[in-house]
Amino acid sequence: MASGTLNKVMLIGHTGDEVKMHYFEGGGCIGRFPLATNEEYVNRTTGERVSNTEWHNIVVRNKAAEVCEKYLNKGDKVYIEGRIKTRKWTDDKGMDRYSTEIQCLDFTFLTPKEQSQGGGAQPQGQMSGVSTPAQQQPAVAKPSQAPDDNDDDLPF
Amino acid sequence: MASGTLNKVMLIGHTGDEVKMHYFEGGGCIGRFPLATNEEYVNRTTGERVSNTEWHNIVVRNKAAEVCEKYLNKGDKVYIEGRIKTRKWTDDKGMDRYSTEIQCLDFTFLTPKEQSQGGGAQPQGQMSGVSTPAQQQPAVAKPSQAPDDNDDDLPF
Amino acid sequence: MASGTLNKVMLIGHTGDEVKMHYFEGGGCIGRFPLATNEEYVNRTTGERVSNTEWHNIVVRNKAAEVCEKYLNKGDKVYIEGRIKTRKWTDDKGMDRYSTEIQCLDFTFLTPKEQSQGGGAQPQGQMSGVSTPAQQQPAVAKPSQAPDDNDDDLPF
Amino acid sequence: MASGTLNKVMLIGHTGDEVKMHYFEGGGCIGRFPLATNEEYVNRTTGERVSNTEWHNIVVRNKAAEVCEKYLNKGDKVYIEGRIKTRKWTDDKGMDRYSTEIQCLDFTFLTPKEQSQGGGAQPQGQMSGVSTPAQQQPAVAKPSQAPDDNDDDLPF
DNA sequence: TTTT
DNA sequence: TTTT
Repeated sequence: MASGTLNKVMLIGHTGDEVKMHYFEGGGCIGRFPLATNEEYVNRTTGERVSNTEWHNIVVRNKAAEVCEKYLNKGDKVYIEGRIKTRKWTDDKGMDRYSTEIQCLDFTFLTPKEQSQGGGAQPQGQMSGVSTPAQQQPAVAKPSQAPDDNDDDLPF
Repeated sequence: MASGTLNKVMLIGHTGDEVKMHYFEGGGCIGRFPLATNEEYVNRTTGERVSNTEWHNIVVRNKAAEVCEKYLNKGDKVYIEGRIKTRKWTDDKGMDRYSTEIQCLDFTFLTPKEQSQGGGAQPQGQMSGVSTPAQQQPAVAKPSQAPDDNDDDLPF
Repeated sequence: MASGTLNKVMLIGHTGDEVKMHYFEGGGCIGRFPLATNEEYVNRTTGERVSNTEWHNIVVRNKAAEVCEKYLNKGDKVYIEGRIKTRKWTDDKGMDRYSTEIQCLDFTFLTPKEQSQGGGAQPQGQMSGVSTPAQQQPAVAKPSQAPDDNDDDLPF
Repeated sequence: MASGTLNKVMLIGHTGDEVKMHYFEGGGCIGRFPLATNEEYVNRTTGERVSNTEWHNIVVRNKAAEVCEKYLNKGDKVYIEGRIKTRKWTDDKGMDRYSTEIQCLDFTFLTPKEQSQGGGAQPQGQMSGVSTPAQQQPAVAKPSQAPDDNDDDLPF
């Protein structure tokens, strides 16, 4: 009866602000930031060029949130994969209100770090060495999904 | 400067109601219907099974809307591809309100038509023949994206 | 320098055979099965209906492989998410050969279990109870990605 | 009976060569180019960093092919959406051979044009004006899917 | 090789 | 064959 469903979002856009962190008592945390996607098209009747910006509320958790806070700067281009979640809340008049956000489950930075307009948080001009932040910058999140060793030498 | 962005949603879920149509003066139309996706997981601390339903507002246009209205029945499983769009409106108190919907650009019916719980609109037990609705049921929308003839015999 | 890339495949199709398992000495395993996707279109010049089947070689690992072997039957419809991998091998004439497969990282069964044409492996008519295989049948793989408890009550 | 299937590929990678065009007698054309995606992970047993490159054969048609040829330069980053197609051919020994390619149905350039290492074909330092190639550079292909006018003012 |  |  309850065979599967899918709730997947894939975005490429530019961040509109820094990642805002919230820390929980239990040790967890979430980060939030806005992401802009753009569409451009020509109005068929008037012939004029129209440009639309869509803003998405991105929510990312725990370790991934910390990576985003550390390396994502305002204006950076990023690929976000996640799911849609609409949360219901009550405003100060007691009215039901809804807010839709994208729960980020995977991401990839698309702005080369030397171009990222990082402030203090951004690693820039750091010393060399295996473990410098520059080399630690994750191109792809969710490393736990990385293949294991016997990836390439399967005899089948 | 304005290199590309992406705004893509892919859903597999069950429709929660019939498709509601709206017709415009110019000849266009849109259809709307709710789509449910489910997630189930075990709460790590309490160990209890949690089941969550997410409702998505699907909007589909013109020809595709008419196909959905004709063949999609309440409860059917369907694959929806589209983009996220949040529309702003003003409520009767003059407050800004936001409503997020999925603009459907492609879809695929996943419920075999003999299982679809169609009412009058659903083709069921109809006579045979090349052009019966049952055989017309489109498995995939957006036929304009179908490959053209020289698809398979490329000498390269 | 090494900013991110993406290699993602999403398929909905029917399995063409049972899952074939291979077990490794270290305790790991992989399962393999063919998956068919279809496209239909009308040849614009001749007007005839063309139907094409594409076969994909699905490879799934470890725990997920065992779940597929247990619950996926020939002919079942399934959603597969993964990445493309082309493996190079040498045939008995010493020629380089290439074989492309889909490494499955997530999946969702789309055939309701009561319709699955399972043989001995398929749970059918089993006794009731919280832990019967029927209820254990996973609608969605990769449970580790499930949200944790504080999912819905974020005060932000 | 023939309810739907899905065959979708989404890639972000770097082009490994220029777009090679082939023109047909009927007026159509296709372009081909290799696209590299990378995965990096740490081998759990040895602890060493492993870097893998996957090469994809991209095939794009007609108008979209011409746009790619004109604006895509070797090394550019691009988002590609399409479907998997494995073509069968016979080698000079009469053996069956298979070649898998990605039929591109949509794309988005991710390298800002001022950074693209274009040769003669790349518009660089051109004069201003509404119709200069720089402004014509399409960030997103498949403009036919663009929304029409009554996109934002739906009274529903 | 094969699914619907 | 090749990209970063």
